[in-house]
Amino acid sequence: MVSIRDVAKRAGVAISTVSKVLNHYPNVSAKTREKVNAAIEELGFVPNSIASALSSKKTGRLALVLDMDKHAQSVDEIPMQYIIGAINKAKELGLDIITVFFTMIQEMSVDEMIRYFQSQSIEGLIICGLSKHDKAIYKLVKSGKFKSVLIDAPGVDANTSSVHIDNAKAQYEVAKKFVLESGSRKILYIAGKKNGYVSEERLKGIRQLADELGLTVFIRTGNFSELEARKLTMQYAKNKDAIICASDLMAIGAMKALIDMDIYRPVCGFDGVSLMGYAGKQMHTVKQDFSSIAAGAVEELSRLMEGESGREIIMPHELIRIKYLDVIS
Amino acid sequence: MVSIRDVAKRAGVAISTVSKVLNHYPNVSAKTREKVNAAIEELGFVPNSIASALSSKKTGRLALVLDMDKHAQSVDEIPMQYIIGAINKAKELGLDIITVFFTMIQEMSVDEMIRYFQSQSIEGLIICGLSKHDKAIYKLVKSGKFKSVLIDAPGVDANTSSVHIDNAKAQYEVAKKFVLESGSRKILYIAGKKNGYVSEERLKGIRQLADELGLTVFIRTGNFSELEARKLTMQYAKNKDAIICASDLMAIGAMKALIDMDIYRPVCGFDGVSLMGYAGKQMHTVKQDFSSIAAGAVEELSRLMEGESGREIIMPHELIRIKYLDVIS
DNA sequence: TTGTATGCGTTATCAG
DNA sequence: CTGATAACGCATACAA
Repeated sequence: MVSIRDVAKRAGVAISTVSKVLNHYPNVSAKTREKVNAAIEELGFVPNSIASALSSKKTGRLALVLDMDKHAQSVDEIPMQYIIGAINKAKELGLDIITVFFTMIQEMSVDEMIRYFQSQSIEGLIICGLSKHDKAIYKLVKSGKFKSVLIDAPGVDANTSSVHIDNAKAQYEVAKKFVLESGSRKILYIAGKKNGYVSEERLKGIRQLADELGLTVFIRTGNFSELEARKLTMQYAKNKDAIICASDLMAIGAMKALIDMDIYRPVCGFDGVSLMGYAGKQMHTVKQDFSSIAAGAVEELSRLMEGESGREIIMPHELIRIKYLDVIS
Repeated sequence: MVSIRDVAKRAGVAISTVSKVLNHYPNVSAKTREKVNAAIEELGFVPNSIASALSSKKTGRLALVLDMDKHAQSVDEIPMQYIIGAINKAKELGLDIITVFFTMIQEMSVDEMIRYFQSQSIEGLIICGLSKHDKAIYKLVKSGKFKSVLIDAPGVDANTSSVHIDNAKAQYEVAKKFVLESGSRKILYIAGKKNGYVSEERLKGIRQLADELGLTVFIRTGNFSELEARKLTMQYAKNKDAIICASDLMAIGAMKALIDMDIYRPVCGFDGVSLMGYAGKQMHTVKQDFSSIAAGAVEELSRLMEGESGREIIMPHELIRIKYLDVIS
């Protein structure tokens, strides 16, 4: 393997000079810079990131920590978009991403988690879908051992940022449009998880709308489960005008249930996943750009790693309707 | 950061001794081993994988290279399962995985790819869905610069293995069951890609069956695109008894088209993705365990990295039918 | 069985 | 602006 040393010899300069041009230091004359670059080219030199990391103590390695909800196996689209967005942005910024699933660290104590990430030489964490119940992971974040960005969870501090859409507003908006369009008054609202951050925000949105329009809203918790939403629909939909769900997956469960019950009620979802195109009816929903959200999280993390302090970032959302032919073309 | 040096001092032994117990060398007395482990415990020492990698020249880093087919955006399930299987197995074996998408390297020359992976200190590649057209990537593999495992592509040599199901046999089996059960004689077969390895294997299977049962099989290429399958179905399905597709996604496209055409024909798929549950009708298909396949690929790669030579590994498959209620529960 | 010493390929400090 | 040289934390050949 050709090293910086060989390049130095070839270019007739010192090792440290090569290092300087490699890292774009300003104090190198144009002439030596050229010589060095020529030598690099001729020798096909590739810098060794491992050695660089050891010496500089900057690994540039991030962990993308994903909660693969067992209830949502059909919507791999969301974690996949997170992965795509994060990886592409990381490449752009010269960072590395390793993907980690909650299941891999769930059984660990906080110390074990810290050790695990330290042994991986990880500098920063992007955590998707953290809930209040994941106490160990929260402690990990709060330990301050790593810079962190939380997607869809609160918790800003000196080295923690939070990235998410305005869930309350989005739920309010989509529900309002949906309700006015369908003229519904008695709503079945299937919420996400009890104590879940996004779930509670969305609940706020729906409550605000109910107050404003004087709607009757009957609330049940669906745990983001399609099956649960199906059951709740079968149980409660009959004497309601419409169903609003805190996720697309639950909306699909509700819609399929209605079809099986052979009654019609309009259904409203949340997330904008393409699976909605397969549900049989076109539905209103909120579109989140998960890929951009993850990209934003990576950028924010790199900001934190440069010493800036944590903050909250609100990403945009969009109101859409999804139909089959849009999804497949 | 506490280092091996601190541990050595604390335990009253030499650095090399600590290194030996860390790497489970046999020639360390039980007593010193204990002393060292105690010191490690007390100090909360975490080995620095970067330093270890630099010194040993073994990084234990693998790249999982995925082809995210634009035609198949609804089936993130397949790449996701690859990712999950690979990451979990890698963790088990103490290896790291970074995920790379074809789009990130597609524009590169072979040299650039080599440099890219070298700069990432990557020792081995797992490549999913390589086709004959990806010439640069094939050359990369053939360069022998990295140990590689190809999923769903041929190309075994000294440092390349291949992992896949028996596509010809699987297509033959599922089609046979499907045809006999439905009593079909005139089949529309929607194939995958021209020159695609798995596509051609599956084609072999269907041809063998056609010969054996004396079926009339009308073959068209669908490029694994749901939309394309939809079009082909609308164009050719009317005077056929049944439709067999080289992928579930195309099967769904065909089924939805039939529904819109308001005619019924049985449809057979391939892959066993849960999206099949949303297609409206229960279909026959081949179930591949993508997660196990990826896990097998990681294991095989670690074998290659230990100096063993490449080979072909055939993974099992299963014939199943998928219905909605199975998918959501 | 244990310890010593050298090197892995960089970065960074400091002197020139 | 350039060059020596000491870290970085660990592995390993070799000596004891």
